[in-house]
Amino acid sequence: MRKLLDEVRMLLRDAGVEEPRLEIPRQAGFGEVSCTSAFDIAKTVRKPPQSIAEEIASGIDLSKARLVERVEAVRPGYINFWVRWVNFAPDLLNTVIGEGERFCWSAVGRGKTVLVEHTSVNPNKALHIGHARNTCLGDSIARIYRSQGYRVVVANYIDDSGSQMADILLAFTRLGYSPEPPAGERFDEYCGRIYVEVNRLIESDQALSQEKRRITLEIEGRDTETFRLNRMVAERVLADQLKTCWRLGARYDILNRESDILAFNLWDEVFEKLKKSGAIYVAVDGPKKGCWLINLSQHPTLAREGDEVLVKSDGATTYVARDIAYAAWKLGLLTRDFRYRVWGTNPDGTTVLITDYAGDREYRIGGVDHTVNVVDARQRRPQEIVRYAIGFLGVDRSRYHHHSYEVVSLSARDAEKLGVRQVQQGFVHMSGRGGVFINVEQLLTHLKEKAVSETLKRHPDWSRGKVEETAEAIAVAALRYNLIRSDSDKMIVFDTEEAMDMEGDTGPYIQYAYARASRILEKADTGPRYECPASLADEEKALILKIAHTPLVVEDAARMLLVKKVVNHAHDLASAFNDFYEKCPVLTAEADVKGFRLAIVEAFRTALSSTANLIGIPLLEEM
RNA sequence: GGGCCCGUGGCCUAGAAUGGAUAAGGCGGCAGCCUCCUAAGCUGCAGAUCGUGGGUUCAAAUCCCACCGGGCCCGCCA
Repeated sequence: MRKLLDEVRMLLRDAGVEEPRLEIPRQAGFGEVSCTSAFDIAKTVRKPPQSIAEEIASGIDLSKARLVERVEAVRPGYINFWVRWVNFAPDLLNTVIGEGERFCWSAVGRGKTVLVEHTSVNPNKALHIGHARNTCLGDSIARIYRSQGYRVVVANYIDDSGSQMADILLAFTRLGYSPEPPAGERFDEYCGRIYVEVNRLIESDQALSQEKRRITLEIEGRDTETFRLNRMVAERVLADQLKTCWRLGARYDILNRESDILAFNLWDEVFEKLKKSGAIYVAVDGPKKGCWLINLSQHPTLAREGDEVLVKSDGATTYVARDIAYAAWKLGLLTRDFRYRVWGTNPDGTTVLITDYAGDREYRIGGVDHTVNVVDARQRRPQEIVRYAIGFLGVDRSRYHHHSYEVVSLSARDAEKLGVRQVQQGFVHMSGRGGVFINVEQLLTHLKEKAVSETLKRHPDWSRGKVEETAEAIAVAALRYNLIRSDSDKMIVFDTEEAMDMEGDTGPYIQYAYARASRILEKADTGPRYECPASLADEEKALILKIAHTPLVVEDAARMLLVKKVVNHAHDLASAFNDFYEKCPVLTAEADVKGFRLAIVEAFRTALSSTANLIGIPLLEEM
């Protein structure tokens, strides 16, 4: 496709257009590439765009063209180019199939490191679908960066020092809860349940509330029994959470604990630098007397909301302060570093490390070029403060990127099922503390059950193992697709019934197209041929073009960090393939047509699998 | 009160970062297509003043302004 665009540009330049503006027509019938430069030129030269377009078009010398067959000036002033399929199609199919899994890879990120932080769920509960949106988005971003040649470090921030941990500890130490969950309940789900129950108790019990505050303080002291118990609980919950994340297809390099940001004393160094920069000051009077605050008066939007406390009057750091220190560490501004120990192994065989004061491993990220924080939109303000603050440490703020996304809420129907009354609008916000959420594991199990029964309908002869394996992939595809297909800035109103859909604009639709293509290739008794038949069906052309656009879409998506673009393109590819499948029989076609169509099918599989890989949609040879 | 985000057929979503040619899918509804590579598919029909009003432009769903509706954020919490 790039070759085609280059050729069109070359033709236009030779015809006198300095900087041709090209676009790919949305609708068929306007050629394969279109130029809108006549509109630009019409602004300076006082002539109608149409006549300019006609002049340019007639000045184009097609004798030098290899991939372009025809040029035409059309209605308001477009210059449309039609492809010479005999040359274009074989070139393209050859390239795609030749590149194989490297199709859509790029080297733009070579030599650069980017740290992607995602998931970051408090280690006191199981993942709900809002967390899953974060994980699927973040994992896709990591995959996309990797495809562009970046070295990618995936981090998961473990906030193990908050008061939300105290609820669980309170249950174990004072309320008689067993540290072991009942048979059949996972530890993370068990803690999530305790979290809800304890919060209900605390609401009506002052003494318990006091007790909780005491435990919160005890967690901070590193040598206490409470501290050790807290670590144990957090690590056990984390182990379960990661199982869910792995199930979703995510992987991690490092698990960074908030308690270790304190232990390794990352803040002190940043504190000194901030003082020197003059960005922070100590309040000498007023309600915040004795606190260190960051001066936001020069910030374009935050200035009107007042300055932010970084160090409380008792000397303790706030959450934002620790986040600034952490960001400084990521960007290589500190001499101090974490130590790690081995936590476990990702499904892909790579090692996961966790911060540990007594750890024996080092993991030098060496100051990454770029850091991406996948954090929900409610944290825009604190994230912006962090970004603003690191600017005072001599860092280009663009290196710190908060990848914001809107929350997932529940449909009125789902909320009512969970016992929420008086649903006013069409949705209800989830709440871990309130027990209003949909658990990822349970949802996946539910999806898998449906996929099992659908698979059994189609393949009654399959072994149980094969059915299970297939159904698991379908369940994951359905969920991931659902959570990343739309814009990050839009709230998802989740509805279980809708999410169970496996037809239409869904993950399984993409898997199905892939499976169909795989079956054709499996049954073929001859190989692909690249010679283009004399005439091509519209469906063949449309599919070839979609395949051709793939690297351009991925490049765009990577540059703008828009995961949904890749998702939508995967759907477009699958849809174009299904049209082709319907109208263009492969195996029963004449020998030359058959060979060519086999090449199309093979190229389609390459294109679809590379896009699906970028968004973590597992594919199946059969389903 | 201030700031940020969203607003596209009954419902969900794409199309916005380069303004361009008949606004594209899905769900739901109706009507069809399996002696033919898996019907988790395909085709057709019905259904849209692209929140409203201005503005910029030869051209606006897309850019600018105002307003309306919805969400979020503004703690010595994390």
